[in-house]
Amino acid sequence: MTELFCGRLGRMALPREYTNQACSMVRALEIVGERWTLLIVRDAVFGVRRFSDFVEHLGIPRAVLTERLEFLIGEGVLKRVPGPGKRSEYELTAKGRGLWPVVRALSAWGDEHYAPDGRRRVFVHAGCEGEVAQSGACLRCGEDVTLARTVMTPGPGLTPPSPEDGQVSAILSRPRPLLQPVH
Amino acid sequence: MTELFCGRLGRMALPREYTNQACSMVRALEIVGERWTLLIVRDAVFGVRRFSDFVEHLGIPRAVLTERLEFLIGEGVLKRVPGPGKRSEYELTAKGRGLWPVVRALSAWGDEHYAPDGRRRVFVHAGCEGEVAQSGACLRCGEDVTLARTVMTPGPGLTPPSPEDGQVSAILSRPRPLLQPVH
DNA sequence: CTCCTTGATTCGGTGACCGAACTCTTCCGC
DNA sequence: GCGGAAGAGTTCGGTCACCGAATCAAGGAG
Repeated sequence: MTELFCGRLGRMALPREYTNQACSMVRALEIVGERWTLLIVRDAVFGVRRFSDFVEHLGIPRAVLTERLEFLIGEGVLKRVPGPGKRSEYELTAKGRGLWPVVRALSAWGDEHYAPDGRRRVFVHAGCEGEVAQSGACLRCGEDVTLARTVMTPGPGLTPPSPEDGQVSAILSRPRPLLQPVH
Repeated sequence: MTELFCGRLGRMALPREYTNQACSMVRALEIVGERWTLLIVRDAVFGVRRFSDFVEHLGIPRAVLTERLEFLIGEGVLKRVPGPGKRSEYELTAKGRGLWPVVRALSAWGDEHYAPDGRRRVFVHAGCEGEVAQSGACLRCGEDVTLARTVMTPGPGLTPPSPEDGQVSAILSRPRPLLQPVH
């Protein structure tokens, strides 16, 4: 719950109805602008795939999580894949992975203005070891780093999670490649 | 109202309370994650500065706009500046301008997945005339384009606003430098 | 002085969100 | 096979933010 207990976000509902035209940001916000949605996407990028892991890590009400997952699957952002047993797991589609720049930009802005002890997470180009800038380019080799080649590492401003924050928080406080399932 | 009538977004509330720690994206969403907030920032980037222009262009309830503006001023994202007469105008601070990558990333994602007739807006490097990529770099000269040197131009997918959409929509459907006041 | 515009504030109604309890299925150890 | 535990949701009452229309106050124009 660590990451989540941080803050209660608020509300945001669905559009359902809209008239003829739209600027593209409105369309994007209709999909990912609701409360929790971008946090779900972020967790999915970090490798969270199971219902209970989202609940544990985000502290999101289960009913809301159910609705968000269904909606994101319907919009083609997530894909339901069979897990162990008859369980479902949730995986980002290519469209969903396309939201990575949004997540990165928001995190960078938050780090810049709300991390007094320094950045909480630093993203690194796998292999090259260069740092990934907000623009998505590697500061060392200049290459545009794909999501799969990005490694998340804790920064100086990341408070170590306490045990009661749950197992997912603990796993995500250690360096790990993005998209790699936590389980 | 054009841009807005597009869709009803939904709800999103404030955090007010939060415990000790937070990942940076949660902190960022506590500021700009509520309904309307990012649209207000986007409009401010496009040069909207007056209360009534936000209302006209976004279709946001006035009470909600009042609350959002106060909140954003309190957070240092917007700054109240005296306008003509005793009117107030609202202007982005440096911190607020730092949200431009977020707005650009969201718009780009929306354009990519929800603009069947092509992108709705294209951003161009002033002077150089090169197109600004999602990463913020100019595709022609490679330079990282600042907000003030970016010109917004309508793309092929932008539906021309009808007269009843209001004056602000009309102004914003023509090429113009970002941050330049619409009035 | 009066009307109009601008910048809000007020208010009733609605609906999404919260969280705790509950259900149902599957997995695991013996 | 049986009991318990864990996973994946579902249900439900209460609260609170949002919606939209009406209203208010102050400055400017005529």
